[in-house]
Amino acid sequence: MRYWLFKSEPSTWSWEDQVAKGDAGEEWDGVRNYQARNFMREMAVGDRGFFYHSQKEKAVVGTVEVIAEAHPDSTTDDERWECVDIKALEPAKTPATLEQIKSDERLSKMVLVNNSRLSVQPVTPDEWQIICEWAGLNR
DNA sequence: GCCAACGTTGGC
DNA sequence: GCCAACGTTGGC
Repeated sequence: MRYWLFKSEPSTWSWEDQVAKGDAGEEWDGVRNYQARNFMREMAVGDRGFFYHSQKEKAVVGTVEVIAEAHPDSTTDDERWECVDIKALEPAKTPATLEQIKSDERLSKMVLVNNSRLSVQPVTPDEWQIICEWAGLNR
């Protein structure tokens, strides 16, 4: 199983919106970036991801699970763009903030720290564990 | 609200 | 194929 991070502006699509979809989940659509798309193509059903709120909150607010592999993005006719489906898994008891992540040497290589604009990113098992502990998540 | 970083586009 | 111009994103 691999780990990922999904970033969203809460004003567009928030953790609460994701939770409201329940186990049926929802397409992670609207990605128009090749790097992000390529990461989604690598995902398998059962992979886990952090759900990150950008802009005002800047924190990991919960975990999600990949429930469908990459398929055409239904919001466009452009065949280049694909997306996976994800469902909300568990809310963070204490959201792990960007400030906290940046202050920890062990997380200095995270994509979130070094390429903040990439909306879909890989996360290493070590990074996953550290942030889960902070946020009170059960992995 | 500003600006740096990054990706994309289009003219040559 | 290069590069300047432009648009978008996201942290501050």
